[in-house]
Amino acid sequence: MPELPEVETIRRGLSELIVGRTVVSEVHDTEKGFPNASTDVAAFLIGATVIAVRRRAKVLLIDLSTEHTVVVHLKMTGQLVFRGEQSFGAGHPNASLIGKLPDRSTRVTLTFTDGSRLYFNDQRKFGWMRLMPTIEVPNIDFMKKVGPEPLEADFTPEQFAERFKRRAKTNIKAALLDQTVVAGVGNIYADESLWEARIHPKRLVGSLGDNDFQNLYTGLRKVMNLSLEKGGSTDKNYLNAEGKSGQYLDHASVFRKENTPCPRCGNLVEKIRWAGRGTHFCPHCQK
DNA sequence: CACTTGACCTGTCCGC
DNA sequence: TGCGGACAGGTCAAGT
Repeated sequence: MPELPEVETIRRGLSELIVGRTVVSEVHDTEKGFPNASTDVAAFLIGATVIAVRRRAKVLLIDLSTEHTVVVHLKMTGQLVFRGEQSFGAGHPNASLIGKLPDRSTRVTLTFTDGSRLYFNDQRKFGWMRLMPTIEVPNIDFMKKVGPEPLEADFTPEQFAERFKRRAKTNIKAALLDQTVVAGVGNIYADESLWEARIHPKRLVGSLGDNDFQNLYTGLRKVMNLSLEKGGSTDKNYLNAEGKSGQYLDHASVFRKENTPCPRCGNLVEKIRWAGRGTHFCPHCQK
């Protein structure tokens, strides 16, 4: 579900809410909570204090005082929601998105010393949590293969263009979604950044010039930064650490905007199936 | 190795 | 209203 801006929004929220808190108990669904579950899970969780919450690509890393880290991938529908004393009443705008917790899709519940809780919810069960020694996190296959962070200050347009070279024969949409090229791009920001750069999603990577990569680099950073400002994109399931939705989609140019006028040229936005995903673009001004 | 396709799950929406 | 099929923001394994 969440892409880089959504996961980063959750990370920022969790940093405020759970760093310094100590776990007193945990409940997990063995199959889809901690798939590697054993007595070790409780051994390194109970009594552990949260030291930091980090992010790499779309993966969240919750570092514990036991020198272990909870590694979380939310995939399509995962949520990490913190609840203190108060929860949403029936009249709250988000009450329909998520009400009382835990619910039927709760996979893991961590309870802290003051009774506050962190819930890992996941309707489609694609997401996962793992507990492992902090020092081993960089050795996860995904961590070794994943590309650079697109919002890092020292990431240049030249490096961005260079990363795409080995995917010259595929189309630009598929290449953008490839996490080994650049980290954190998913379907929403792939479509939005291609619109910003005026590049058609079917264009072959090898046919793009320096100028195209420069525009795509700029466009990707623009849409991701705007989304961070708006608290991410809530399509169906996404919620931040406080259980609130994000507003980026109110500002989207093409994503979920099929059959509405392109904000740039006025022609109708199209939706097709491409690179295995719903793909939104303006057939008039994206070439 | 590069590239594409299907599988993993549940819920919802759309057409008949 | 009921039912089948397509589709949903991500990644991986297995196929060509």
